[in-house]
Amino acid sequence: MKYIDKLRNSGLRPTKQRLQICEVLFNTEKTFHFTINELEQKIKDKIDNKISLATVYNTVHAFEKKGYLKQIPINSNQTYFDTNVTDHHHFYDLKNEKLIDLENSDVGPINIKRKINGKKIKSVEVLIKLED
Amino acid sequence: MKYIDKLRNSGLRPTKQRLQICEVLFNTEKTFHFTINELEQKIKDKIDNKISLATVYNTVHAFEKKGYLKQIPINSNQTYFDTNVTDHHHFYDLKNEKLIDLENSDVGPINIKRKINGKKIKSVEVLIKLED
DNA sequence: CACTTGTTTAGAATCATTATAAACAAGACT
DNA sequence: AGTCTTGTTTATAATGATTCTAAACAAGTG
Repeated sequence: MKYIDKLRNSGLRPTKQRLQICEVLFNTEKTFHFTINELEQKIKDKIDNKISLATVYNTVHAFEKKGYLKQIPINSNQTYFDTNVTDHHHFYDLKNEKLIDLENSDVGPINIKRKINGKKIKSVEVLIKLED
Repeated sequence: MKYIDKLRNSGLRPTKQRLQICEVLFNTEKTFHFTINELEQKIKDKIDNKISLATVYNTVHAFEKKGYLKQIPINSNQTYFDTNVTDHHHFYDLKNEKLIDLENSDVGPINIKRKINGKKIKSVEVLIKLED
């Protein structure tokens, strides 16, 4: 099926646990943000067997490495991930501590004029803080 | 003197520890980034008495609240702070886990096209991740 | 000096994350 | 099928940054 190939194509064995986590993460219309703990809760709600916390961490990191997830650079005590791996930006509502996705078209092109020797730009992300 | 007033004006008692931390943080020409552990090391190098780690945490958080420091939103196991509290952008070298300040002129104007009802933009900051 | 309140301190507690190492499962091969 | 190798899962322990605690201490006020 779709996730089996996805995993195999990136050198990850399609185990039962990984496929179930794929269902939770990717079998939705909308992308979303989550912490590991939120994901664990979602998994518990959706499936009846248990997936060890270590496996959730392993899988999320494996998926991040393969580009199926990405970390959101926010200062929080927990790490935030995003199932939207396209280049996109965020509003961060300081009052509610909530992240809001921006469409790429919501921000004009960003022109980086400075270069660092021997380094390539991997990503450009804008964080727009909002107040009342 | 200068720091005594600064502290008093924001409702913080000018204690010996806070004044010493002020010296380390603000008595320099250039602004800089640091983690709590790096700051602790710097304090150890500069002064002979010991400042408890808890005090360093307390002070940094108090200063952040008062706007003398700000947190830099990057994902790292340690929290990064910046003595440059003006709006500005960063390179983040993923390999060395080092932050590099950008001048405002290094990044072209950023056009935010979307609005959120009842919210104002407080800051717009770009994080550019670098790889080899 | 006495009093109040804010601050410092060492150490303990917390909590997210990572490491360990044994049990287990997938894929390949015969 | 069975065997082998390698990758994965798991519970648990370890790590490490940060926060909490509560007692000692210092600043400011009168």
